[in-house]
Amino acid sequence: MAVPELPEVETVRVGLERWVVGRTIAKVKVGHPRAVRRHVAGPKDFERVLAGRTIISTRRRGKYLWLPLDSGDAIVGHLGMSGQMLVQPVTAPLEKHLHIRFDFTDKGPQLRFIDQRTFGGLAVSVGGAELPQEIAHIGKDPLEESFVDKDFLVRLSGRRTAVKRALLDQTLISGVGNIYADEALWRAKIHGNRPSDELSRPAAQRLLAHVKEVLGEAITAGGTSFDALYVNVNGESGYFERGLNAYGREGEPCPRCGTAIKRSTFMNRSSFFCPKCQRER
DNA sequence: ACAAAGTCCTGCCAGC
DNA sequence: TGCTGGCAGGACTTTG
Repeated sequence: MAVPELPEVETVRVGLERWVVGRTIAKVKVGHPRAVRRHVAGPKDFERVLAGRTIISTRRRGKYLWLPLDSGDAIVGHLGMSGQMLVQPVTAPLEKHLHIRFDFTDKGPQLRFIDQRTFGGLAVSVGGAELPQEIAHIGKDPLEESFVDKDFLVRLSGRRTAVKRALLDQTLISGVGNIYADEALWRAKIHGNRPSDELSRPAAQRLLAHVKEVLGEAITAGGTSFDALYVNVNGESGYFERGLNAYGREGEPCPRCGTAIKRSTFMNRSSFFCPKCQRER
């Protein structure tokens, strides 16, 4: 599975909306303490405080999602690089990297948190049903109604850092990761190394529009692959096979101009770009 | 051994 | 002086 960014997390949220909202948690089992390391009171407290609680809805901001509870608290989670939320029959075999299991009072399918690389995790946010304070430092994501384009553009133009770094700064704009950052930059014909404060206003506006566009398309693609009722809540977006123009395509022709896509290491991760369409200066 | 790449943390610096 | 925010780099993690 690909690293989950906003579209994949949204797909997971939709799945959870379908499968766990309205259900009451009977029992929680934490198998790996690292999966609840953000829950400061510890694994046992995590298990105890959730027993008997009813999940009343699903929410998301950027790559974070949270499940408001009837208590006014919320289960807040991040999938990290490899986290999955699976809805599985009670009888299903235990997954290799299964770290948290939720049983419900209706004895229906379990909710399972699986995470190979353990960058993800869950926690209970006290009073966090509306907006967990644990994620209050995260900026709005560009698909939220309350996201204000102008605020983002003003803050972006005040940064001296590389524009790709700015896109990945979750306090500036949330939900964009390495893959969709590269895709949006390719679409906007902007090199990720360009200093944020040197982008013209029209260029910055174009970039933001492409960020929204690529995220929206990926959500649509994910939604279609998710229709079957039995499908697990696993964040497969279906977007990766078809839609990527730059990311992961080193040496392949740019779909726009035919020039070979280049790869460079930047911020300890790979960046893919067209050296002709996306000029550094 | 390297690459993958989320978030968080630390240390440094500038400005008020 | 102390607070804040920007900034860059490193830590953490597992698997093939």
